[in-house]
Amino acid sequence: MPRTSDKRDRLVEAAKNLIHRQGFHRTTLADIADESEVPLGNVYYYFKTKEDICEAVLEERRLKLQETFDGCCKSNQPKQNLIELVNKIIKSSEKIAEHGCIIGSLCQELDKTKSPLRDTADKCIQEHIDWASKQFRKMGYKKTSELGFEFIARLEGIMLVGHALHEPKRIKSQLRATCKWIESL
Amino acid sequence: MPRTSDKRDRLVEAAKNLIHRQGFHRTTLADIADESEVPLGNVYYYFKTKEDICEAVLEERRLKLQETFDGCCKSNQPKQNLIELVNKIIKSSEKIAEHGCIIGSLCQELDKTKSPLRDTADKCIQEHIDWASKQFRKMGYKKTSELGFEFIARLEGIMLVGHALHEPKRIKSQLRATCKWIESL
DNA sequence: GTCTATATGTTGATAGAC
DNA sequence: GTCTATCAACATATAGAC
Repeated sequence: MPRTSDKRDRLVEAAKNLIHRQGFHRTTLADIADESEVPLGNVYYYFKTKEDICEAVLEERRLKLQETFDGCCKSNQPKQNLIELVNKIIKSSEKIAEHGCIIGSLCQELDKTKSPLRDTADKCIQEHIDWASKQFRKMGYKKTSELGFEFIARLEGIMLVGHALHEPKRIKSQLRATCKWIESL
Repeated sequence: MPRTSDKRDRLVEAAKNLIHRQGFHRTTLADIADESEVPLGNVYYYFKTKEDICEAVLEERRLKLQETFDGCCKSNQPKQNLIELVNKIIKSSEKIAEHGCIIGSLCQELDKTKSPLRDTADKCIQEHIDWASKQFRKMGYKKTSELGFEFIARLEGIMLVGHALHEPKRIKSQLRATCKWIESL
């Protein structure tokens, strides 16, 4: 059961996309095997259970998220960092309108589970808030965790409702309004 | 296949609760039959498919939502109406922290589906926005649909993140902040 | 109208040949 | 290490006795 390998990578990549499009429960191992072009029986050589695949997906999501945060921290201007993050989301508006927030939609699905996956997913949200709170702290604010929560909740809400209404344009305009809110702080 | 009956009511009531707690896909007909104390084979006398049960659940949710809106429209003070709605949500903070938003979490699950149920669920969100937009219009605002979207997105975001973090207190404080925002308009 | 028994299909997971 | 064949469990749905 190797940690890295071409097939393993392909399996995780396929699972990542399928879970985003269909959700975790609606995605079958057959789907993942099919999309990654790995024979179904072979999947179990790389992952003992379906949940293990989801955990690998979440792990990648967390890493990618961390990279995104780092990419939005180059300047020492916290306000600019927050705006840069929102701008990155704006660029994905179409995909979000179609499939929802990569993290948020998975969280909501896993939250209805007793699986330990739930905690891993929720950790992504918490790290997201922590990063935002840190920016607010740099801006000299108190009650930074409240502000961090407000910021992330605002983003998640826009993505959820924008997804439900299938309106990428509305997602964009609302995210731009969020930028203005940040600027006004 | 009667429209009303004691057993049918019990089935819908059970499905309503189970779907909120477990999600639609994780809830089996056996679960619903068990909780409503209706024999499994008998379920099909009342509903032809599992999706039909979900549709009945959504129908009830919409009716209940409409009642809530009407209950928040007694006064002719739109600002007060919006605040009253938020206060009603505040009262459910514990349940929301545990299982998420009744409408939002179901929407996000069904949105990943090609089922016609998706549209029914999304209609709930749209009606929610429409009601809010109407209040903003009464307040003399232009761009009311943008404001209505912002209001609902804010509520949904708070519920989603509050659910992920299992923090009823944070849900309450954020909803109170939302009230202050409304008051400041 | 009500319910038991069961068909039918799908899914996660395994055994074992190569 | 890889893959085919298949199992066991579970889910939706139906047939048919009462």
